[in-house]
Amino acid sequence: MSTNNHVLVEFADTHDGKEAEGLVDYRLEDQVGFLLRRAHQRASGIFSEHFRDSSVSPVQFAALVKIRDEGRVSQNQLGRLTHMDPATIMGVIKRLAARDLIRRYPDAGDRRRMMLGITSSGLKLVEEHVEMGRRVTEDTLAPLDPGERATFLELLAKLT
Amino acid sequence: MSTNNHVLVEFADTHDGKEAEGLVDYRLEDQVGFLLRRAHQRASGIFSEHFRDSSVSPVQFAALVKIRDEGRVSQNQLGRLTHMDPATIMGVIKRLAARDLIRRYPDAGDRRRMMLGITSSGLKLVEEHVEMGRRVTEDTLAPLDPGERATFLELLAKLT
DNA sequence: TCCATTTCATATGTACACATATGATAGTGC
DNA sequence: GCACTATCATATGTGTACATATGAAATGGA
Repeated sequence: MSTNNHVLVEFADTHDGKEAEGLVDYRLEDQVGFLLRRAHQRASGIFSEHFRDSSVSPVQFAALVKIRDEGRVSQNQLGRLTHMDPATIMGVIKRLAARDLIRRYPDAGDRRRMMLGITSSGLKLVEEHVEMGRRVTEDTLAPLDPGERATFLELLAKLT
Repeated sequence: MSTNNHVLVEFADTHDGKEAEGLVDYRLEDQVGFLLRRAHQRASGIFSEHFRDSSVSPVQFAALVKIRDEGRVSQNQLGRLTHMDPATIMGVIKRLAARDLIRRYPDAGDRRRMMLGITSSGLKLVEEHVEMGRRVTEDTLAPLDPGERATFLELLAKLT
């Protein structure tokens, strides 16, 4: 009867058979990946609102902060610190260097390496926006009360 | 003395002055956005490991599941359901249609609209992978114990 | 020392994510 | 019925994110 008559119907009947098979209940909204993607989208949106004047992206700011904290690092090192693969960090570095927020120079001891250093304007940008960075976190966590925020950050850190 | 001698030094001294200014303590690892990005990367990685055979991405699977659940939807509708903007859903739709997992057809009542329907092979893919989808969520949440998982999902849902 | 392995930067291609712009169409207020 | 506005799909450009491949250089072990 209704045994998947693919030839005659143009589209699969999306509801036929599901109940018969015991309706595999799979709600998109219950999947962590989906929720993480949404939450990350939201966090990125809040970030770019707050950083509109500086026009740096979340990962660009992350890279700048890490270079500031660590001093001079190689590209791959920075990639590991900020969790970006070599191909990704390449692009980030290139754009930051193009804006003269960082500079690249060859490593003395290892001729494969490109070392990175923050420029004074890069350092200025970081120092002027660190407070804003904290506010991004605050605003992103605003839907949670203080206790929930701590719990959430703790659990989230376990999932990285 | 060491008051930001930009002209003479090639790079800004990343540690000078920080303590003097009271060291604005901004740890990248404490920022929600950074943690969410990391967690999402990890979840995506787990997803693609589990879905290696089907070669669908997380958002492609999300789109397929939603079309299955909702029946026929327009592109923009689907975008809203899966939280993708029109430009993004365009590409996702195009790739799914190219693999004949969904089909597109003009809407009778609204000539601007493109309606979407899942094909029998798309439906087959969803039904054969729903269990795997659940396992992705399980494995992603594995570092948390059952109580923590429920708490985490509840809080995460508040941040979307 | 020599060779195999690893690491580093780089290049290319695919796929999200979003800003912005466009043209066609629909809906609305008047 | 008509202008105004909104919505729909589409196009383009920039920026992550990652797989894969490459060549140069460093490193490790026999």
